[in-house]
Amino acid sequence: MELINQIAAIPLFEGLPPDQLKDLARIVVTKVIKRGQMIFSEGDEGTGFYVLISGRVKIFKLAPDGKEQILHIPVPGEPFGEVPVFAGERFPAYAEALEDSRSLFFPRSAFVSLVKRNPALTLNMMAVLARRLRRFTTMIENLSLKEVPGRLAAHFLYLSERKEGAGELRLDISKNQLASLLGTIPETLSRILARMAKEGLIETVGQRQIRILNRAGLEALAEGGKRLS
Amino acid sequence: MELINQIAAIPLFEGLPPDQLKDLARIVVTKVIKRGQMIFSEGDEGTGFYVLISGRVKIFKLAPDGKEQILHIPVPGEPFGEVPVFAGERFPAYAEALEDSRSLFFPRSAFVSLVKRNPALTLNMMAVLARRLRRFTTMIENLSLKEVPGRLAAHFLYLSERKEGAGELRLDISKNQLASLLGTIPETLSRILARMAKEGLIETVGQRQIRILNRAGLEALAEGGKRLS
DNA sequence: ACCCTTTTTTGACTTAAGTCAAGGCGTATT
DNA sequence: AATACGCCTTGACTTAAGTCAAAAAAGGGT
Repeated sequence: MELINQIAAIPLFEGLPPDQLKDLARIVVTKVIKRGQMIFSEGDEGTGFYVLISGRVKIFKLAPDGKEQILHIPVPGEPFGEVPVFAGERFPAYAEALEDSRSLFFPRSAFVSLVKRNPALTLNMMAVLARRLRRFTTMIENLSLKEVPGRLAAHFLYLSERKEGAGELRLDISKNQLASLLGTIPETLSRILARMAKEGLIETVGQRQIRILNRAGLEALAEGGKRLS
Repeated sequence: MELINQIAAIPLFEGLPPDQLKDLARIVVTKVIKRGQMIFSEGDEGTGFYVLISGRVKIFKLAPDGKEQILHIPVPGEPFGEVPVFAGERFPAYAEALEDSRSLFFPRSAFVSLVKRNPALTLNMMAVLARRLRRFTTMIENLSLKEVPGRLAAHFLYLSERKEGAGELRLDISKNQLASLLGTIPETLSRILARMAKEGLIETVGQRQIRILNRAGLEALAEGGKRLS
């Protein structure tokens, strides 16, 4: 069955025996979400967690004045909304689809009982949580100790590490969203991109592509060793 | 034995059968740390994790210019340095004692094999990680979406929730450290405390005690609904 | 191809908070 | 008791980045 293959392809469930995959398939719910649709809100009861299958979603905090801070943009195959499964209480943030998306929803209790029976699954889930913690420490560091140019440079370097595409990288979110991910606003982001280009650090190719021209320069910016003039 | 009692008193190990507590006692190492001493550095190989027994430590990021951002100040009984145990790689931050402290060190491999055999321990550890994630999302929100007065107000409210001490609360770190926890600098913190006092929101009692005079006012500040004039 | 919407850019201005520097306070130590 | 050290506060100044406003550019749907 198609569903089982989808589940088996999720890194979190790597190495699960076929019968437990079948158990999962029995409890899972496929959710189709349209661009702009809210998946859950901060404060909602967390009755389970999600795994993104396709599309793109953002996990974010919302200030009363409407400003957003994006916490996380899961890649396909990655879980999200898992905090309440283990810590109880409510979702700590909002989740909304940036594009038409599909995800699998795993109800809490069925999943927890599976965890109890399966050490490998347990360790995988702890690895997910621990990696997310590591990302968040970096995010806190960036927000507190780097200025916007440094954060942007660090983000480009981060993207280029995962793509390995020879200094050519695709932003797969709009600049509005990127600003919100970096803890700034579109106007500021726009100005800093222009400055980076003027200094020959990067080159923008169309609206969603960046070419890194001076990697060492970006690294110096990200480390705080240099600044844009 | 004294050590076993100490281990049994750690919330993370709640409900472990006596023989597994004995296993833990066999692998654990007690570490005594003097005020100012570094426990581990960012980038160090993480060969295990710690549980704070007494004293006080800070987990923090360090910028090249020497500025610090504190990520976390564990309370006694709480684990720290656990990310590399589950996510591999290195410690994502520094740990240093703020006061003379004692902690227990649990080597990674022995602990992991124990986890594999014990679902309750597993779920406890996942709860620890998930709660920390929740704290970090709040920290990111505060850094990005609140100004310093709002962060400080939120911090006071957070402390007063855990102490229940009728609006009287003790800062158990210096104002220098508090500034570093809130993502600002001592000068700014000092000015904002003065403004809060002038507006009758709080009253400072000695150097490390704060009395909340207007809780609703603090809440409005923390939510961003009001600002200091 | 055109209209309408959303995204992005640019300009002028404001402001929160950082820097630098000096002085006062407090408490711990000999 | 005096000294010394770290901690905290205050003042004057600078600056990074936010706000507000408007125009330009890009995309999507009919």
